[in-house]
Amino acid sequence: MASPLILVVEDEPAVRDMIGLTLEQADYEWVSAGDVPEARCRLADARPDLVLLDWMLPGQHSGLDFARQMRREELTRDLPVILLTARDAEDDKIRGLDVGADDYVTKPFSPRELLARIKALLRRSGQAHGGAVVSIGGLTLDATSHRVLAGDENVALGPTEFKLLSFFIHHPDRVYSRDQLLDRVWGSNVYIDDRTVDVHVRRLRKALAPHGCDRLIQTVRGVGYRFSEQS
Amino acid sequence: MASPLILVVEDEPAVRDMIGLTLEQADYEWVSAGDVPEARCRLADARPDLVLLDWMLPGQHSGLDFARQMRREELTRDLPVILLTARDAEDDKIRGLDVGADDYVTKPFSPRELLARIKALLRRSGQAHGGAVVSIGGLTLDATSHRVLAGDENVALGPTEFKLLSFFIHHPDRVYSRDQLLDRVWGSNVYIDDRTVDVHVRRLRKALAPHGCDRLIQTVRGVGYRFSEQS
DNA sequence: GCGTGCTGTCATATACTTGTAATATGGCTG
DNA sequence: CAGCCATATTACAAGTATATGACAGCACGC
Repeated sequence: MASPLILVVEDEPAVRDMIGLTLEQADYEWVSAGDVPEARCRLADARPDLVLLDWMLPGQHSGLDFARQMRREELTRDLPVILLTARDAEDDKIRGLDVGADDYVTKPFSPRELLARIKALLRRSGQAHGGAVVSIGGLTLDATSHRVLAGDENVALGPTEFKLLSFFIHHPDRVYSRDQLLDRVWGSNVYIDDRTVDVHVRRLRKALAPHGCDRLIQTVRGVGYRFSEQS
Repeated sequence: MASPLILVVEDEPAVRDMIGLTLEQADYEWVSAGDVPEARCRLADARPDLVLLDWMLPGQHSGLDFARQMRREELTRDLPVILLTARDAEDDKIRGLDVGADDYVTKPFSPRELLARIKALLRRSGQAHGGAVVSIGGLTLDATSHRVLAGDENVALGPTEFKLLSFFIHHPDRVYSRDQLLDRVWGSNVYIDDRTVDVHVRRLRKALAPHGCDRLIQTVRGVGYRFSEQS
Protein backbone atom coordinates (compact mmCIF):
# COMPACT_ATOMS: atom_id res chain seq x y z
CA MET A 1 0.00 0.00 0.00
CA ALA A 2 1.05 3.56 -0.56
CA SER A 3 2.40 5.28 2.50
CA PRO A 4 -0.36 6.39 4.83
CA LEU A 5 -1.69 9.92 4.64
CA ILE A 6 -1.99 11.88 7.83
CA LEU A 7 -4.04 14.99 8.40
CA VAL A 8 -2.56 17.44 10.86
CA VAL A 9 -5.09 19.87 12.33
CA GLU A 10 -3.21 22.53 14.23
CA ASP A 11 -3.45 26.30 14.18
CA GLU A 12 0.10 27.07 15.22
CA PRO A 13 2.19 27.04 12.00
CA ALA A 14 5.40 26.34 13.85
CA VAL A 15 4.01 23.28 15.54
CA ARG A 16 2.43 22.19 12.30
CA ASP A 17 5.71 22.28 10.45
CA MET A 18 7.52 20.55 13.22
CA ILE A 19 5.04 17.71 13.12
CA GLY A 20 5.18 17.66 9.37
CA LEU A 21 8.90 17.26 9.43
CA THR A 22 8.64 14.40 11.84
CA LEU A 23 6.10 12.71 9.62
CA GLU A 24 8.18 13.15 6.52
CA GLN A 25 11.17 11.61 8.15
CA ALA A 26 9.10 8.56 8.92
CA ASP A 27 7.91 8.42 5.32
CA TYR A 28 4.34 9.43 5.89
CA GLU A 29 2.43 11.63 3.52
CA TRP A 30 0.67 14.47 5.20
CA VAL A 31 -1.64 17.43 4.69
CA SER A 32 -2.52 20.09 7.17
CA ALA A 33 -5.34 22.35 8.21
CA GLY A 34 -5.31 25.38 10.46
CA ASP A 35 -8.90 25.35 11.55
CA VAL A 36 -11.99 23.19 11.56
CA PRO A 37 -13.56 24.28 8.27
CA GLU A 38 -10.29 23.70 6.49
CA ALA A 39 -9.91 20.35 8.20
CA ARG A 40 -13.30 19.35 6.91
CA CYS A 41 -12.22 20.11 3.36
CA ARG A 42 -9.03 18.11 3.68
CA LEU A 43 -10.98 15.26 5.15
CA ALA A 44 -13.23 15.27 2.15
CA ASP A 45 -10.70 15.74 -0.60
CA ALA A 46 -7.55 14.11 0.69
CA ARG A 47 -9.09 11.18 2.54
CA PRO A 48 -6.43 10.77 5.18
CA ASP A 49 -5.79 7.51 7.02
CA LEU A 50 -5.31 9.12 10.39
CA VAL A 51 -5.92 12.50 12.00
CA LEU A 52 -3.71 14.38 14.41
CA LEU A 53 -6.00 16.86 16.06
CA ASP A 54 -5.16 19.78 18.25
CA TRP A 55 -7.33 20.08 21.30
CA MET A 56 -7.57 23.84 21.20
CA LEU A 57 -8.43 25.33 17.88
CA PRO A 58 -9.44 28.85 16.91
CA GLY A 59 -13.04 29.59 16.09
CA GLN A 60 -16.08 28.47 17.92
CA HIS A 61 -15.42 24.80 17.46
CA SER A 62 -12.84 23.06 19.53
CA GLY A 63 -10.93 20.04 18.33
CA LEU A 64 -13.11 17.99 20.56
CA ASP A 65 -16.26 19.05 18.77
CA PHE A 66 -14.61 18.26 15.52
CA ALA A 67 -13.75 14.79 16.72
CA ARG A 68 -17.29 14.28 17.84
CA GLN A 69 -18.57 15.34 14.46
CA MET A 70 -16.24 12.96 12.73
CA ARG A 71 -17.72 10.12 14.68
CA ARG A 72 -21.14 10.99 13.45
CA GLU A 73 -20.36 10.76 9.79
CA GLU A 74 -20.17 7.56 7.89
CA LEU A 75 -17.03 8.37 6.03
CA THR A 76 -14.98 9.47 8.96
CA ARG A 77 -16.34 7.23 11.64
CA ASP A 78 -13.57 4.70 11.45
CA LEU A 79 -10.73 7.15 11.07
CA PRO A 80 -8.24 6.90 13.89
CA VAL A 81 -7.80 10.19 15.73
CA ILE A 82 -4.95 11.21 17.96
CA LEU A 83 -5.66 14.21 20.11
CA LEU A 84 -2.85 16.66 20.74
CA THR A 85 -3.26 18.38 24.03
CA ALA A 86 -1.13 20.83 25.93
CA ARG A 87 -2.92 20.12 29.10
CA ASP A 88 -2.07 17.33 31.35
CA ALA A 89 -5.39 17.21 33.10
CA GLU A 90 -6.73 13.72 33.40
CA ASP A 91 -10.28 14.93 32.80
CA ASP A 92 -9.41 16.19 29.39
CA LYS A 93 -7.85 12.93 28.41
CA ILE A 94 -10.90 11.08 29.51
CA ARG A 95 -13.21 13.46 27.75
CA GLY A 96 -11.10 13.08 24.66
CA LEU A 97 -11.24 9.33 24.62
CA ASP A 98 -14.88 9.54 25.44
CA VAL A 99 -15.60 11.53 22.36
CA GLY A 100 -13.96 8.90 20.26
CA ALA A 101 -10.35 9.89 20.01
CA ASP A 102 -8.32 6.71 19.79
CA ASP A 103 -5.29 8.07 21.55
CA TYR A 104 -3.83 11.34 22.75
CA VAL A 105 -0.41 12.87 23.04
CA THR A 106 0.45 15.54 25.53
CA LYS A 107 2.48 18.53 24.39
CA PRO A 108 5.35 18.82 24.44
CA PHE A 109 5.83 15.40 22.93
CA SER A 110 8.82 13.73 21.38
CA PRO A 111 8.75 12.85 17.68
CA ARG A 112 9.55 9.33 18.67
CA GLU A 113 6.49 9.06 20.90
CA LEU A 114 4.25 10.59 18.29
CA LEU A 115 5.46 8.18 15.64
CA ALA A 116 5.08 5.21 17.91
CA ARG A 117 1.47 6.05 18.57
CA ILE A 118 0.73 6.71 14.94
CA LYS A 119 2.24 3.42 13.97
CA ALA A 120 0.29 1.54 16.62
CA LEU A 121 -2.98 3.11 15.59
CA LEU A 122 -2.48 2.54 11.90
CA ARG A 123 -1.70 -1.06 12.60
CA ARG A 124 -4.82 -1.48 14.63
CA SER A 125 -7.14 0.24 12.22
CA GLY A 126 -5.56 -1.58 9.36
CA GLN A 127 -6.29 -4.94 10.80
CA ALA A 128 -9.74 -4.03 11.95
CA HIS A 129 -10.74 -3.67 8.35
CA GLY A 130 -8.26 -5.93 6.77
CA GLY A 131 -9.84 -9.24 7.55
CA ALA A 132 -9.61 -10.51 4.04
CA VAL A 133 -7.11 -8.10 2.62
CA VAL A 134 -3.72 -9.10 1.31
CA SER A 135 -1.15 -6.76 -0.14
CA ILE A 136 2.05 -7.46 -1.99
CA GLY A 137 4.20 -5.26 -4.13
CA GLY A 138 1.66 -2.50 -4.52
CA LEU A 139 -1.13 -4.91 -5.27
CA THR A 140 -4.02 -5.24 -2.86
CA LEU A 141 -6.63 -7.92 -3.02
CA ASP A 142 -9.73 -7.62 -0.89
CA ALA A 143 -11.82 -10.75 -0.79
CA THR A 144 -14.62 -9.04 1.10
CA SER A 145 -15.38 -6.44 -1.47
CA HIS A 146 -14.00 -8.69 -4.19
CA ARG A 147 -11.75 -6.00 -5.44
CA VAL A 148 -8.20 -5.58 -6.61
CA LEU A 149 -6.26 -2.37 -6.24
CA ALA A 150 -2.95 -1.50 -7.82
CA GLY A 151 -1.70 1.32 -5.71
CA ASP A 152 -5.02 3.02 -5.24
CA GLU A 153 -6.48 2.36 -8.62
CA ASN A 154 -9.02 -0.27 -9.31
CA VAL A 155 -8.08 -3.19 -11.52
CA ALA A 156 -10.83 -4.86 -13.49
CA LEU A 157 -10.53 -8.62 -13.64
CA GLY A 158 -12.67 -11.45 -14.89
CA PRO A 159 -13.68 -14.18 -12.44
CA THR A 160 -10.92 -16.58 -13.42
CA GLU A 161 -8.25 -13.92 -13.44
CA PHE A 162 -9.40 -12.85 -10.00
CA LYS A 163 -9.11 -16.39 -8.69
CA LEU A 164 -5.73 -16.83 -10.29
CA LEU A 165 -4.41 -13.63 -8.80
CA SER A 166 -5.93 -14.53 -5.49
CA PHE A 167 -4.08 -17.82 -5.51
CA PHE A 168 -0.84 -16.22 -6.53
CA ILE A 169 -1.00 -13.47 -3.97
CA HIS A 170 -1.65 -15.97 -1.22
CA HIS A 171 1.18 -18.21 -2.35
CA PRO A 172 4.01 -15.94 -3.34
CA ASP A 173 7.64 -16.78 -3.97
CA ARG A 174 7.02 -20.23 -5.24
CA VAL A 175 6.84 -21.83 -8.65
CA TYR A 176 3.71 -23.61 -9.74
CA SER A 177 3.43 -25.78 -12.80
CA ARG A 178 0.52 -25.27 -15.11
CA ASP A 179 -1.03 -28.49 -13.87
CA GLN A 180 -0.76 -27.38 -10.30
CA LEU A 181 -2.38 -24.10 -11.16
CA LEU A 182 -5.19 -25.87 -12.95
CA ASP A 183 -5.77 -28.01 -9.89
CA ARG A 184 -5.71 -25.23 -7.38
CA VAL A 185 -7.31 -22.40 -9.25
CA TRP A 186 -9.72 -24.12 -11.58
CA GLY A 187 -10.38 -27.05 -9.28
CA SER A 188 -9.40 -30.66 -9.36
CA ASN A 189 -10.18 -32.97 -12.18
CA VAL A 190 -10.84 -30.40 -14.77
CA TYR A 191 -9.98 -31.43 -18.26
CA ILE A 192 -8.47 -28.26 -19.51
CA ASP A 193 -5.44 -27.83 -21.65
CA ASP A 194 -2.20 -26.75 -20.00
CA ARG A 195 -1.77 -23.97 -22.45
CA THR A 196 -4.95 -22.34 -21.26
CA VAL A 197 -3.05 -21.28 -18.19
CA ASP A 198 -0.72 -19.27 -20.40
CA VAL A 199 -3.64 -17.39 -21.79
CA HIS A 200 -5.02 -16.50 -18.39
CA VAL A 201 -1.64 -15.48 -17.15
CA ARG A 202 -1.43 -13.30 -20.20
CA ARG A 203 -4.80 -11.73 -19.44
CA LEU A 204 -3.84 -11.13 -15.87
CA ARG A 205 -0.57 -9.55 -16.90
CA LYS A 206 -2.34 -7.37 -19.38
CA ALA A 207 -4.70 -6.11 -16.72
CA LEU A 208 -1.86 -5.41 -14.32
CA ALA A 209 0.51 -3.92 -16.86
CA PRO A 210 -0.91 -0.38 -16.85
CA HIS A 211 -0.06 -0.24 -13.17
CA GLY A 212 3.35 -1.82 -13.59
CA CYS A 213 2.35 -4.83 -11.55
CA ASP A 214 2.74 -7.39 -14.29
CA ARG A 215 6.33 -7.88 -13.23
CA LEU A 216 5.00 -9.74 -10.21
CA ILE A 217 3.99 -12.67 -12.36
CA GLN A 218 7.16 -14.34 -13.54
CA THR A 219 7.70 -17.08 -16.07
CA VAL A 220 9.95 -19.91 -15.01
CA ARG A 221 10.87 -21.53 -18.24
CA GLY A 222 10.36 -25.25 -18.34
CA VAL A 223 8.52 -25.24 -15.04
CA GLY A 224 5.66 -22.81 -14.73
CA TYR A 225 4.93 -19.48 -13.11
CA ARG A 226 5.88 -17.71 -9.96
CA PHE A 227 4.42 -14.74 -8.16
CA SER A 228 7.03 -12.70 -6.40
CA GLU A 229 8.04 -9.21 -5.54
CA GLN A 230 11.66 -9.79 -6.39
CA SER A 231 12.78 -9.94 -9.96
CA MET B 1 -26.22 2.53 26.52
CA ALA B 2 -25.69 -0.59 28.58
CA SER B 3 -22.54 -2.44 27.71
CA PRO B 4 -23.04 -4.72 24.72
CA LEU B 5 -23.80 -8.39 25.22
CA ILE B 6 -21.74 -10.91 23.35
CA LEU B 7 -22.58 -14.54 22.74
CA VAL B 8 -19.59 -16.87 22.58
CA VAL B 9 -20.28 -20.16 20.84
CA GLU B 10 -17.35 -22.44 21.42
CA ASP B 11 -17.18 -26.04 22.60
CA GLU B 12 -13.76 -25.88 24.21
CA PRO B 13 -14.28 -24.61 27.79
CA ALA B 14 -10.72 -23.35 28.09
CA VAL B 15 -11.00 -21.23 24.98
CA ARG B 16 -14.41 -20.05 26.07
CA ASP B 17 -13.10 -18.84 29.39
CA MET B 18 -10.13 -17.18 27.83
CA ILE B 19 -12.37 -15.25 25.49
CA GLY B 20 -14.71 -14.45 28.35
CA LEU B 21 -11.89 -12.98 30.34
CA THR B 22 -10.84 -10.83 27.45
CA LEU B 23 -14.37 -9.60 27.04
CA GLU B 24 -14.77 -8.80 30.70
CA GLN B 25 -11.64 -6.78 30.75
CA ALA B 26 -13.02 -4.69 27.95
CA ASP B 27 -16.25 -4.27 29.86
CA TYR B 28 -18.46 -6.38 27.67
CA GLU B 29 -21.20 -8.57 29.04
CA TRP B 30 -21.14 -12.08 27.69
CA VAL B 31 -22.92 -15.42 27.67
CA SER B 32 -21.68 -18.63 26.20
CA ALA B 33 -22.90 -21.78 24.52
CA GLY B 34 -21.09 -25.04 23.90
CA ASP B 35 -23.07 -26.25 20.94
CA VAL B 36 -25.59 -25.16 18.37
CA PRO B 37 -28.82 -26.03 20.20
CA GLU B 38 -27.61 -24.21 23.27
CA ALA B 39 -26.56 -21.27 21.13
CA ARG B 40 -30.04 -21.10 19.74
CA CYS B 41 -31.48 -20.85 23.22
CA ARG B 42 -29.10 -18.08 24.23
CA LEU B 43 -29.90 -16.27 21.06
CA ALA B 44 -33.55 -16.37 21.93
CA ASP B 45 -33.42 -15.57 25.61
CA ALA B 46 -30.36 -13.36 26.01
CA ARG B 47 -30.62 -11.43 22.77
CA PRO B 48 -26.92 -10.71 22.29
CA ASP B 49 -25.57 -7.80 20.26
CA LEU B 50 -22.86 -9.80 18.59
CA VAL B 51 -21.91 -13.45 18.15
CA LEU B 52 -18.47 -15.01 18.29
CA LEU B 53 -18.83 -18.32 16.55
CA ASP B 54 -16.43 -21.21 16.41
CA TRP B 55 -16.04 -22.70 12.98
CA MET B 56 -15.89 -26.29 14.17
CA LEU B 57 -18.59 -27.29 16.58
CA PRO B 58 -19.65 -30.70 17.83
CA GLY B 59 -22.80 -32.24 16.48
CA GLN B 60 -24.00 -32.44 12.96
CA HIS B 61 -24.16 -28.73 12.43
CA SER B 62 -21.03 -26.73 11.97
CA GLY B 63 -20.73 -23.15 13.01
CA LEU B 64 -21.09 -22.33 9.38
CA ASP B 65 -24.51 -23.88 9.16
CA PHE B 66 -25.53 -22.04 12.26
CA ALA B 67 -24.42 -18.76 10.74
CA ARG B 68 -26.40 -19.49 7.65
CA GLN B 69 -29.48 -20.23 9.69
CA MET B 70 -29.10 -17.02 11.58
CA ARG B 71 -29.11 -15.10 8.35
CA ARG B 72 -32.39 -16.62 7.39
CA GLU B 73 -34.26 -15.59 10.47
CA GLU B 74 -35.74 -12.22 10.89
CA LEU B 75 -34.62 -11.67 14.44
CA THR B 76 -31.03 -12.66 13.98
CA ARG B 77 -30.46 -11.49 10.47
CA ASP B 78 -28.72 -8.29 11.38
CA LEU B 79 -26.64 -9.67 14.19
CA PRO B 80 -22.96 -9.24 13.54
CA VAL B 81 -21.10 -12.55 13.48
CA ILE B 82 -17.40 -13.07 13.87
CA LEU B 83 -16.19 -16.50 12.87
CA LEU B 84 -13.41 -18.06 14.88
CA THR B 85 -11.38 -20.39 12.78
CA ALA B 86 -8.30 -22.42 13.52
CA ARG B 87 -7.60 -22.86 9.91
CA ASP B 88 -5.80 -20.46 7.76
CA ALA B 89 -7.06 -21.78 4.47
CA GLU B 90 -8.22 -19.02 2.21
CA ASP B 91 -11.08 -21.16 0.97
CA ASP B 92 -12.55 -21.34 4.41
CA LYS B 93 -12.36 -17.64 4.90
CA ILE B 94 -14.10 -17.04 1.67
CA ARG B 95 -16.75 -19.61 2.43
CA GLY B 96 -17.22 -17.99 5.81
CA LEU B 97 -17.77 -14.58 4.36
CA ASP B 98 -19.97 -16.17 1.78
CA VAL B 99 -22.29 -17.51 4.40
CA GLY B 100 -22.64 -14.12 5.90
CA ALA B 101 -20.09 -13.89 8.67
CA ASP B 102 -19.13 -10.26 8.99
CA ASP B 103 -15.59 -10.95 9.91
CA TYR B 104 -13.38 -13.78 11.01
CA VAL B 105 -10.48 -14.22 13.34
CA THR B 106 -7.91 -16.94 12.95
CA LYS B 107 -6.84 -18.86 16.02
CA PRO B 108 -4.65 -18.26 17.79
CA PHE B 109 -5.60 -14.63 18.03
CA SER B 110 -4.54 -11.88 20.35
CA PRO B 111 -7.10 -10.39 22.73
CA ARG B 112 -6.32 -7.01 21.25
CA GLU B 113 -7.13 -8.15 17.75
CA LEU B 114 -10.34 -9.76 18.85
CA LEU B 115 -11.43 -6.65 20.70
CA ALA B 116 -10.55 -4.41 17.79
CA ARG B 117 -12.77 -6.40 15.49
CA ILE B 118 -15.60 -6.58 17.96
CA LYS B 119 -15.43 -2.86 18.45
CA ALA B 120 -15.40 -2.17 14.75
CA LEU B 121 -18.37 -4.41 14.13
CA LEU B 122 -20.40 -3.07 17.01
CA ARG B 123 -19.77 0.44 15.86
CA ARG B 124 -20.95 -0.44 12.41
CA SER B 125 -24.07 -2.27 13.50
CA GLY B 126 -24.77 0.33 16.14
CA GLN B 127 -25.05 2.95 13.53
CA ALA B 128 -27.20 0.69 11.46
CA HIS B 129 -29.85 0.57 14.14
CA GLY B 130 -29.29 3.65 16.23
CA GLY B 131 -28.49 6.31 13.70
CA ALA B 132 -31.63 6.59 11.70
CA VAL B 133 -29.87 8.55 9.01
CA VAL B 134 -27.09 7.22 6.86
CA SER B 135 -25.40 8.97 3.99
CA ILE B 136 -23.07 7.63 1.37
CA GLY B 137 -22.03 9.04 -1.93
CA GLY B 138 -24.71 11.69 -2.08
CA LEU B 139 -27.41 9.27 -1.07
CA THR B 140 -29.19 9.75 2.22
CA LEU B 141 -31.45 7.19 3.75
CA ASP B 142 -33.60 8.15 6.68
CA ALA B 143 -35.10 5.13 8.34
CA THR B 144 -37.32 7.19 10.62
CA SER B 145 -39.13 9.07 7.93
CA HIS B 146 -38.65 6.15 5.57
CA ARG B 147 -37.27 8.43 2.96
CA VAL B 148 -34.42 8.49 0.52
CA LEU B 149 -32.71 11.61 -0.73
CA ALA B 150 -30.28 11.90 -3.60
CA GLY B 151 -28.54 15.16 -2.97
CA ASP B 152 -31.59 17.04 -1.82
CA GLU B 153 -34.11 15.50 -4.09
CA ASN B 154 -36.52 12.85 -3.03
CA VAL B 155 -36.28 9.40 -4.54
CA ALA B 156 -39.42 7.34 -4.81
CA LEU B 157 -38.91 3.69 -4.03
CA GLY B 158 -41.12 0.67 -3.58
CA PRO B 159 -40.97 -1.26 -0.31
CA THR B 160 -38.59 -3.92 -1.55
CA GLU B 161 -36.33 -1.46 -3.25
CA PHE B 162 -36.21 0.54 -0.07
CA LYS B 163 -35.22 -2.47 1.97
CA LEU B 164 -32.64 -3.46 -0.59
CA LEU B 165 -31.12 -0.02 -0.64
CA SER B 166 -31.25 0.12 3.11
CA PHE B 167 -29.33 -3.11 3.35
CA PHE B 168 -26.81 -1.98 0.81
CA ILE B 169 -26.23 1.37 2.40
CA HIS B 170 -25.65 -0.24 5.77
CA HIS B 171 -23.27 -2.80 4.34
CA PRO B 172 -21.14 -0.99 1.85
CA ASP B 173 -17.92 -2.10 0.21
CA ARG B 174 -18.74 -5.72 0.30
CA VAL B 175 -20.00 -8.23 -2.23
CA TYR B 176 -23.19 -10.09 -1.62
CA SER B 177 -24.37 -13.02 -3.65
CA ARG B 178 -27.94 -13.09 -4.81
CA ASP B 179 -28.68 -15.78 -2.27
CA GLN B 180 -27.28 -13.71 0.53
CA LEU B 181 -29.35 -10.77 -0.55
CA LEU B 182 -32.46 -12.91 -0.65
CA ASP B 183 -31.72 -14.11 2.85
CA ARG B 184 -30.99 -10.75 4.28
CA VAL B 185 -33.35 -8.47 2.43
CA TRP B 186 -36.31 -10.64 1.60
CA GLY B 187 -36.15 -12.73 4.71
CA SER B 188 -36.59 -16.18 5.99
CA ASN B 189 -37.31 -19.23 3.98
CA VAL B 190 -38.36 -17.52 0.88
CA TYR B 191 -38.03 -19.53 -2.20
CA ILE B 192 -37.59 -16.91 -4.70
CA ASP B 193 -35.57 -17.17 -7.82
CA ASP B 194 -32.06 -15.76 -7.79
CA ARG B 195 -32.76 -13.77 -10.86
CA THR B 196 -35.43 -11.81 -9.11
CA VAL B 197 -32.67 -9.99 -7.33
CA ASP B 198 -31.44 -8.76 -10.68
CA VAL B 199 -34.80 -7.27 -11.40
CA HIS B 200 -34.96 -5.39 -8.14
CA VAL B 201 -31.42 -4.19 -8.54
CA ARG B 202 -32.47 -2.98 -11.93
CA ARG B 203 -35.47 -1.14 -10.47
CA LEU B 204 -33.34 0.40 -7.80
CA ARG B 205 -30.78 1.53 -10.32
CA LYS B 206 -33.46 2.96 -12.50
CA ALA B 207 -34.79 5.00 -9.62
CA LEU B 208 -31.34 6.23 -8.70
CA ALA B 209 -30.13 6.88 -12.22
CA PRO B 210 -31.69 10.33 -12.66
CA HIS B 211 -29.58 11.47 -9.74
CA GLY B 212 -26.46 9.71 -10.91
CA CYS B 213 -26.44 7.44 -7.93
CA ASP B 214 -26.90 4.22 -9.79
CA ARG B 215 -23.14 3.89 -10.03
CA LEU B 216 -23.14 3.02 -6.35
CA ILE B 217 -24.66 -0.36 -7.08
CA GLN B 218 -22.02 -2.38 -8.81
CA THR B 219 -22.23 -5.73 -10.50
CA VAL B 220 -19.54 -8.20 -9.59
CA ARG B 221 -19.79 -10.71 -12.33
CA GLY B 222 -19.93 -14.29 -11.19
CA VAL B 223 -20.45 -13.28 -7.61
CA GLY B 224 -23.20 -10.78 -6.98
CA TYR B 225 -23.56 -7.11 -6.22
CA ARG B 226 -21.66 -4.56 -4.26
CA PHE B 227 -22.60 -1.15 -2.95
CA SER B 228 -19.68 1.20 -2.92
CA GLU B 229 -18.64 4.73 -3.52
CA GLN B 230 -15.48 3.78 -5.31
CA SER B 231 -15.15 2.98 -8.97
C1' DG C 1 -65.49 -3.85 -7.79
C1' DC C 2 -61.95 -1.09 -9.84
C1' DG C 3 -57.85 1.18 -10.39
C1' DT C 4 -53.12 1.53 -8.78
C1' DG C 5 -48.91 0.14 -7.54
C1' DC C 6 -45.84 -3.64 -6.32
C1' DT C 7 -43.88 -8.21 -6.96
C1' DG C 8 -42.02 -12.30 -8.99
C1' DT C 9 -41.29 -14.72 -13.34
C1' DC C 10 -40.20 -15.18 -17.95
C1' DA C 11 -38.33 -14.31 -22.65
C1' DT C 12 -35.19 -11.86 -24.96
C1' DA C 13 -31.23 -8.94 -25.76
C1' DT C 14 -26.63 -7.73 -24.45
C1' DA C 15 -22.33 -8.02 -22.43
C1' DC C 16 -18.56 -10.61 -20.81
C1' DT C 17 -15.75 -14.87 -20.19
C1' DT C 18 -13.58 -18.64 -21.59
C1' DG C 19 -11.10 -22.49 -23.70
C1' DT C 20 -8.95 -23.58 -27.96
C1' DA C 21 -6.41 -23.23 -31.82
C1' DA C 22 -3.46 -20.76 -35.01
C1' DT C 23 0.50 -17.94 -35.21
C1' DA C 24 4.39 -15.29 -33.58
C1' DT C 25 8.24 -14.75 -30.62
C1' DG C 26 12.10 -15.96 -28.04
C1' DG C 27 15.59 -18.88 -26.07
C1' DC C 28 18.46 -22.81 -26.08
C1' DT C 29 21.40 -26.49 -28.22
C1' DG C 30 24.27 -28.21 -31.34
C1' DC D 1 22.92 -20.02 -37.62
C1' DA D 2 19.38 -23.60 -37.98
C1' DG D 3 16.09 -26.06 -35.83
C1' DC D 4 13.48 -27.23 -31.99
C1' DC D 5 10.81 -26.42 -28.14
C1' DA D 6 8.53 -23.40 -24.67
C1' DT D 7 6.13 -19.47 -24.09
C1' DA D 8 3.57 -15.19 -25.75
C1' DT D 9 0.07 -13.26 -28.31
C1' DT D 10 -4.01 -12.86 -30.91
C1' DA D 11 -8.40 -14.11 -32.72
C1' DC D 12 -12.60 -16.31 -32.30
C1' DA D 13 -16.90 -18.78 -31.45
C1' DA D 14 -19.42 -21.10 -27.98
C1' DG D 15 -20.92 -20.66 -23.50
C1' DT D 16 -22.55 -17.94 -19.33
C1' DA D 17 -24.04 -14.24 -16.76
C1' DT D 18 -26.44 -10.13 -16.49
C1' DA D 19 -29.67 -6.43 -18.16
C1' DT D 20 -33.91 -5.22 -19.76
C1' DG D 21 -38.70 -4.97 -20.87
C1' DA D 22 -43.19 -7.06 -20.57
C1' DC D 23 -46.68 -9.42 -18.11
C1' DA D 24 -49.91 -11.53 -14.90
C1' DG D 25 -51.16 -12.13 -10.18
C1' DC D 26 -51.83 -9.76 -5.83
C1' DA D 27 -52.87 -6.61 -2.23
C1' DC D 28 -54.62 -2.45 -0.97
C1' DG D 29 -57.22 1.71 -0.82
C1' DC D 30 -61.02 3.98 -2.64
